[in-house]
Amino acid sequence: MTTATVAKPMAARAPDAEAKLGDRIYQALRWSLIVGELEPGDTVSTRTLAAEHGVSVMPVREALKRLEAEKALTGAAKRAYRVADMTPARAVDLFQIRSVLEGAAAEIAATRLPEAQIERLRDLTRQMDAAMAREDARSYLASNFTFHFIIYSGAGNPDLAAIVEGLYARTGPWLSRAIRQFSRIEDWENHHMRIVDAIAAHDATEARRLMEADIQWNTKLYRGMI
Amino acid sequence: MTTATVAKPMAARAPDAEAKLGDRIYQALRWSLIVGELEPGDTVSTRTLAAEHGVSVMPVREALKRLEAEKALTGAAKRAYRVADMTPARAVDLFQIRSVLEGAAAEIAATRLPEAQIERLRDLTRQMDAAMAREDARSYLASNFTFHFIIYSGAGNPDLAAIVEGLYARTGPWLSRAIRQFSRIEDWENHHMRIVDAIAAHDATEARRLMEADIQWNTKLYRGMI
DNA sequence: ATTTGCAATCTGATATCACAGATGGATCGA
DNA sequence: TCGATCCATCTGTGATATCAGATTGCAAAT
Repeated sequence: MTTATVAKPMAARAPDAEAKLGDRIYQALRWSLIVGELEPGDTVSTRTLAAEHGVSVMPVREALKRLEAEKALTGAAKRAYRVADMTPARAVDLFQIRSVLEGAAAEIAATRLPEAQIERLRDLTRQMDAAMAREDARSYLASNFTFHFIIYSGAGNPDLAAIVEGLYARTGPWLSRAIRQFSRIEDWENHHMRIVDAIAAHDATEARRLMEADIQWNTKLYRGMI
Repeated sequence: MTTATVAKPMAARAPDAEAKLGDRIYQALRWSLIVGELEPGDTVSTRTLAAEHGVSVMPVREALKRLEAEKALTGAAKRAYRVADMTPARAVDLFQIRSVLEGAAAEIAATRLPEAQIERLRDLTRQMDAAMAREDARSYLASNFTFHFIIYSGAGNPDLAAIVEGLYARTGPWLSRAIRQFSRIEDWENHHMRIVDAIAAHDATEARRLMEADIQWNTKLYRGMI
């Protein structure tokens, strides 16, 4: 439960240098959430972040307000923002939404994802296996995020992609904690290769089914750590 | 293409007087968008709104920034915010998302919506018929919104509800214009009563199918007005 | 040693100000 | 009469100041 010294922009997703200050800070913070550099309950202070980024509190305030609106952070009056925690019920709700949305996206992506992207999916699956073996949560989450990103972006619906991405900022911190607490590696399953196979075979129905199952499986992980 | 003099809070959805200033203004603005009081292209100025609400520009900025993040408004540097317009492709994307999300919600709601709520749905269906006959777009949209609100809220997934509600703020302005330009009333269809019947019969599968069809029908409306 | 209380510090919320760029209308020229 | 140009005005962006409440750590008292 530390006060966050938030991430320099990651190479993997460097914030657009052209963007306005508020957007840059928003992107940097969100990425920290997605890959689990911040844990539920961590405090995030406007002034501290402003000093770290060398700007005034205004752009930081914008970024925090936006993340609060997305429920990735919780802000009480005159108290520091905190990384949102989740109740079991809330987690189930989120995974249900992701299941529906990413399931639909996978169904479409299966009919149109370019071969090069499919090959990237295979790579990422292997990287996830490796990260899992090392118990490297951050690396696993980053690869997992990119894997899903390729698929829900491949559906060609940018609005859907934006919504799903917002959900990852909420589940990231919790998944990070969950993975760290989860020592029984044998309970982990990697459904991802089967998803790739279905997409490569252009089997839209099966791709949807497997994607829904993969996301719902997170719910089981959640129950395991309560 | 007028500069907006934005709505006083509506009785139907009075912003919470307890809430912080920024949230109050956000809620008021979003309701204006949902019911189509603002049309695509209308400009929304920070200082003008601040004066109308009797506050400084700060809370208004928050509200506008948030609506921009939700893509209900578009903001270019040093130019007034505008109510976002939609390309046909974008409209199809949005209706696809709503279709998936509200379809899933209807499936759940059909198994658990209380009798009192079902009766309210019947009322609202009749009100929509009446509004349509009067060609009263704003009233129609308000009733339509409330109808869908009851169902997607009835699924008991508040996060899903919040996402869907954000989408209404984007389709509202465009639907308002579409309805006004749409004189051939005979092209309008009211699928809503059939949805109510399916829910009342606890036929989850059929409720989902009808809900998806109802939302997809909006796409047809869109094509009609291009 | 433990608890209570107080004060310095940190928090977000709002208002106000400064700035640079975009806009739009009026005026001047042909 | 039409068109170009320039200046007053409006725009969001960002920085700073102030305030009231929350937090926290230290000190004093039992």
